[in-house]
Order: sequence, then C-alpha cells, then structure tokens
Amino acid sequence: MPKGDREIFKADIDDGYTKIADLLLEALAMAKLNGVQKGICLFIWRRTYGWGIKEDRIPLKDFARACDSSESYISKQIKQLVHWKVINRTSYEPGKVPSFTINTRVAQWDKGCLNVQGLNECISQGLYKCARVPLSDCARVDQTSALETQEVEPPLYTGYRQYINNDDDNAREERNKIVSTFEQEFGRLISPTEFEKLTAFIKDKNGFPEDVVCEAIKRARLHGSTNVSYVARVLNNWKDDGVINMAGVERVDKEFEQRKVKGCKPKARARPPDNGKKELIQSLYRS
DNA sequence: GCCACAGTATGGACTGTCTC
DNA sequence: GAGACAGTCCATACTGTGGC
Repeated sequence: MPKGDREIFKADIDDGYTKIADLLLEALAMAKLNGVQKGICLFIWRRTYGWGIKEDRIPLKDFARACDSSESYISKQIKQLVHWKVINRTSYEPGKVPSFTINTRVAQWDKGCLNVQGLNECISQGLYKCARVPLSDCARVDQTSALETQEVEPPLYTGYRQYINNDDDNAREERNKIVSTFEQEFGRLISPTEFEKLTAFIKDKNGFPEDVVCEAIKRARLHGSTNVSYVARVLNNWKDDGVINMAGVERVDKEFEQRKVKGCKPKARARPPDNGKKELIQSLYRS
C-alpha cells in the first residue's frame, strides 16, 4: 500500500523501490564519474531495473530532465559512458530513440573511470559491511532477504555473485542461456534465489542439461506462470518420468498426447510434502 | 518525391567553480 | 591570477518518419 510519502518527498520502500546488485552500487560509488554521468547511470537503473526490464528506449530529452542538464551535454556524457563501457547503447539508428542498459560486468568498465583492483580490495576488506546492528528492516535493505523470499540467506547471493563474475567460457554460456531464456520469457530480471533454484537442477548429480531447464521455463510461460516454483514443479515431474535430456521431454510429451487421445486421465502427480520446500532450500545449501 | 518535424551527434565559445 | 574542469548555449549536420 502506498504511504503517500512521495507527496512530502519522504522516501519509503513501500512507495516503490529498485533492486540493484550491491556490486553495481559499490562500483558506482568508486567510479570517477562526474555528477551528470552518475545521474545518467542512476536514471538508466530507474528506467530499467526499476521496472524489472533489462533495457529501455530513452530519449536525450528524458535524460536531460532527469539529470537537470542540457540535451547536448547529456549526449556528450552518454558517449563517454558508452566508450568506458559503463553503459551499453544496445540499439542506435540516427533519428531514432536508442535503447540503453547498464553494463553489469563491472570488470569491463574502463580503467580510466574505475579502479577495479581497489574495488576488489574494498570488498574483500569488508568496507561495505554494516558496522552497526540495524535499527529496523527499513534501515537496512538486505536484497537477499528483505526484497526476496525470506527463506534465503547470504551464501546463495555470494554464489550468484561468483557466478556472475565468472569468466569461464562454459559457465558464461550456461548463464547466458538460462538467464536470457528466463528474462526473455518472464520479461523480468532473474533474482539470485531463482537463479540458484534453477541451476540446482543442473548441478544435481543426475542433473538436467541446461536446454531442458530452458524448456521448462518456456513451458511455465506457456501456461501463464512466471513463477520459478512452477518451473521447478515441471522439472521435478520430468525427473519423476525419467527424463534426462530433451529427447526424454519429447517422449513424455508423446505419451501425454497418446493418453489424451485414448481418453485416459493424466497421470496423478504426487504432491510434495509440506516440508518439500524446506528440503529444496537445504539441498541448495548443501550443493 | 518533397517538406516539415523529431531526434541525436558534434564542435566551439563561453561562464562558473575550484585548486594551486 | 592561471589553469583545469564541469557545465551551458547555440549552430549545424545527419537520419528517419509521416503527411501531402
């Protein structure tokens, strides 16, 4: 419920908030950018992550108003930020409004604007850890708990960050496939928790190949669900049916069609016990 | 096809602020 | 006071789009 605090310009997360990865905040704080350049970054965050999308078409006019600057100066600063790889201009045709995204791969930001080594040292030295016990939940927004499901604890987020920063080609390809499928189908960014839940199906001893996980995401979307629990249910059902790859998925589909033609009732699915969710979480921590 | 308009890109002159 | 830097303003060029 909106508190109406916006009317008196008192910020409150009940009136809306934007989920930003800590690493981006830490990098922006350290980046040697001028005021307008930081304003441009913040405005892109607001226009993209603030609405759960990866990129948005933003005209110079909007930037100029949001940053209280002129369009010509904004144009110059955007060019500089694109050159530094802090932001990406994903589509640009003269005469058309371009699309922008933030480059989440902070290591790619130009050395001229960010001391990556220094940032890494600050993180490892615990500079960004809160020195005091938080006064309330509002005083400390923990993205992994307050803004996500309450069942998740920091180790998952650490794993996610390590994964996001992983430069290994295979891992990057796997991440791209799952993350891009998720975000394309569900039209929103994947959260660390959701990411861990899905990759757990791959990391498992008898895990699925990633194309099966991607297929499950697409099935969920087809059935009107954008919930990762639905995806997990689909994958668990396939596991019960002995599916190990895409050929298995096709086999299960054919069997389903045949049962439908014969007029048989669909196979009853065993509902997981109430503690199933708890076990899933525990298994995530074990892996 | 022509024209007006919308939108971005760029360059240069200028001003204001800060530091040494 | 000089120099560096951030930022503004203006003019111009270019391209796409839509109306006639």
